[in-house]
Amino acid sequence: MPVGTLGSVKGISQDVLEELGVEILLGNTYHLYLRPGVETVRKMGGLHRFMSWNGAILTDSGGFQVFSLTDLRKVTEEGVAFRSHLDGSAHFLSPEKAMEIQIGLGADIMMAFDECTEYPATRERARASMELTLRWAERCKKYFEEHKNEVPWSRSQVSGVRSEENEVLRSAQDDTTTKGGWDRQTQALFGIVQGGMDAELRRESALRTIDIGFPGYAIGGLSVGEPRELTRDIVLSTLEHLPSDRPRYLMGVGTPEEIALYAQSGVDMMDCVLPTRAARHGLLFTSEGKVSIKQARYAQDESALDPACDCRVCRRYSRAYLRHLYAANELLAQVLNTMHNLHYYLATMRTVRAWIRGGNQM
RNA sequence: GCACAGGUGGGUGAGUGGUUAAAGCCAACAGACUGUAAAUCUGUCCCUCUCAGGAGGUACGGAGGUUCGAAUCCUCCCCUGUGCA
Repeated sequence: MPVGTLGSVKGISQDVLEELGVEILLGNTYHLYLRPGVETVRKMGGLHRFMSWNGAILTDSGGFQVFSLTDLRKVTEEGVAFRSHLDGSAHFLSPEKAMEIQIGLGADIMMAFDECTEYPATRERARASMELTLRWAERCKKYFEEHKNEVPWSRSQVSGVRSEENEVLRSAQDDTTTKGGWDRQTQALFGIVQGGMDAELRRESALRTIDIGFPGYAIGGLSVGEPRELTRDIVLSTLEHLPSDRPRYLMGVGTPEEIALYAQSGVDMMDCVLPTRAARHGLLFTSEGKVSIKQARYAQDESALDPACDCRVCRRYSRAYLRHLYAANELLAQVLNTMHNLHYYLATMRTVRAWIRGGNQM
């Protein structure tokens, strides 16, 4: 899932995303709540219509901002008091509020409001944080159950571009009978597993989140500065405790190598700002490894960015030109770089899917 | 020709006797980036030596001078801009 925090994947338009084969985007509760505000989005017919996106949308709950805006917030049992990073104004996000906003935005998948535990954290701190996330998860589900018919759009208005490749989402969508199943006319609420870097806490968090019952489960609290091997260990051990017949969503990961590994390991969904942010910063992912296009060595390099890539950028432009665009601070650099990186990520996922469909598994 | 103003490191531009190898910005070069406060951030950026801490050498138009000490003060010269002839 490319990340489109503010209702836009930076540097790239919706029609190009569709052309790239993007089926689902991530948006953000906190940011869209601050600007343009839920009421505006609701009045515009929900986030899909507002941003003219025919695919699916998952909204993050604002839980990550609890982690990243550390200087601007205060966490209590009730919720999180924020100061807006835009104008310093005071706001309060609670599980109920996060649900209300996400219902208003009308995303296909909404995330429970969690606390993304910082790293490093003591076991006690990780447990307390996990317990808070569990209590919040119950509140989220309760609020959602009571208000889930308030979504501002009906699914039939959205002409899906979902392809048959999106089997996991589809199966979840059709699953309306089991515990935590979602009505296809409404939205799905996913729970989030926390537990820091402790395998035992992760297990407990997973089991208790499953007890609450959701149509999909996310592994949160990773990619927060810990060593990558630790991320891998925690992901793999947590995965074992999550039902394989529900989407398993690993939040905030990762590099092309990582997403391939995790997908092969059983992760069904991932989101990451890396492809888009790195693109804007001149870091491009290719079949030959990372290419920092700003480097002087590419100044007169006529070759394609990635000879093995069939994206519009690689078919048409030279490394020399891409470097020049970057050095000259041309907007087109960001557009083209983003296009390539997203294409590369999506191509990576297509390869993994084919591999899995071929009967492989880890 | 006269009168003002000014000549600083790749560029721009601070600095008007010591704490200045010389601010800041730009350029250049390298690095970082993983549920987006990110078209962002960090480092290097006169030369030589050192693994590092650091050591040495050059340097503020030129040449002299004053001073313990000068990019900073004085003299002459060169150059640039503006105004007046």
